[in-house]
Amino acid sequence: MNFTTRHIPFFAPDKIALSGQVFRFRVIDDTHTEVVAFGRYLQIASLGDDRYAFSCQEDEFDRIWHGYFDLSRDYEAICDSIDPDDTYLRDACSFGYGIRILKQDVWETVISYIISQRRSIPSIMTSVDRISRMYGKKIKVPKLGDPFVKPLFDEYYSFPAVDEMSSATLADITSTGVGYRAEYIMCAIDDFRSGKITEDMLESLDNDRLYDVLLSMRGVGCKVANCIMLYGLARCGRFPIDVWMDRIIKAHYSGHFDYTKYPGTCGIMQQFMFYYERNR
DNA sequence: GGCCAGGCCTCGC
DNA sequence: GCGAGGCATGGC
Repeated sequence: MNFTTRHIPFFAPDKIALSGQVFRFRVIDDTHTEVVAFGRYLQIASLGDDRYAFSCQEDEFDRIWHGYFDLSRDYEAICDSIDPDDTYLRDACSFGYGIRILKQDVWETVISYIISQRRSIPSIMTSVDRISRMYGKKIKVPKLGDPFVKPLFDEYYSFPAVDEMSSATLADITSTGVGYRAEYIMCAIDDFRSGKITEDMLESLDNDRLYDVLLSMRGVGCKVANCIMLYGLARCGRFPIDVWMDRIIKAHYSGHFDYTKYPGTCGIMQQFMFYYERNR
């Protein structure tokens, strides 16, 4: 069996799985997590002392997963940059020690966050899995011996590419339990299939223009657009405000959090706050 | 069985 | 420009 080991400071896969930014990343047990992304299954085993084993070969790790886990970014330095007087954010950061912002597939992020509006995280995960099962390809799970464990499920499916979803009907999409958002998903498929919007275009646009393009999509408002930018396009200077963040800002910042203090990293701060409020 | 969910769209002002 | 109401389904 081939696997890859790395020493990675500031890396807590279990917290990432529970951070609400990703819907196909699950905790298996105290020292194992698994994720499906980019048409692959990856299991992570924690070996202690910041050492981790990944169920993939070295070149795949460097090519796919290094960027996905945002391993080139210095999160310690980001935590150190927090205003010393902001005790809530400092506490949130130490509580969320090891959470990184994943750079997820753009299309998957678009659809996932369109689904996410006004739904609980478990139910978002269910719909994303149903869509994958319906339109994605079956994934070959690598043979897993020590230090890995048995995967949670028997079968895994990739999240479908735009092409794979292009034959979808409104009734199909509705059958995945997404409710009234099915119409938004159909529009998104059309936007991408027609070439009106492409992943390359989104990657190349500056923040302001990217935001406008995303807002032009049906079913995408300011919160979802910011989530797509943060989690799908690594625009870590975006600051999505949902009902949880709204609560936090009211309770701890008297209704106003000045995220411009952290240009380029406030999205990461947001993730710490969100995770802290939901999990402490 | 009832309540709420990582909001957005439409309408009325 | 802004606030209120309505919204399909799933999970607890």
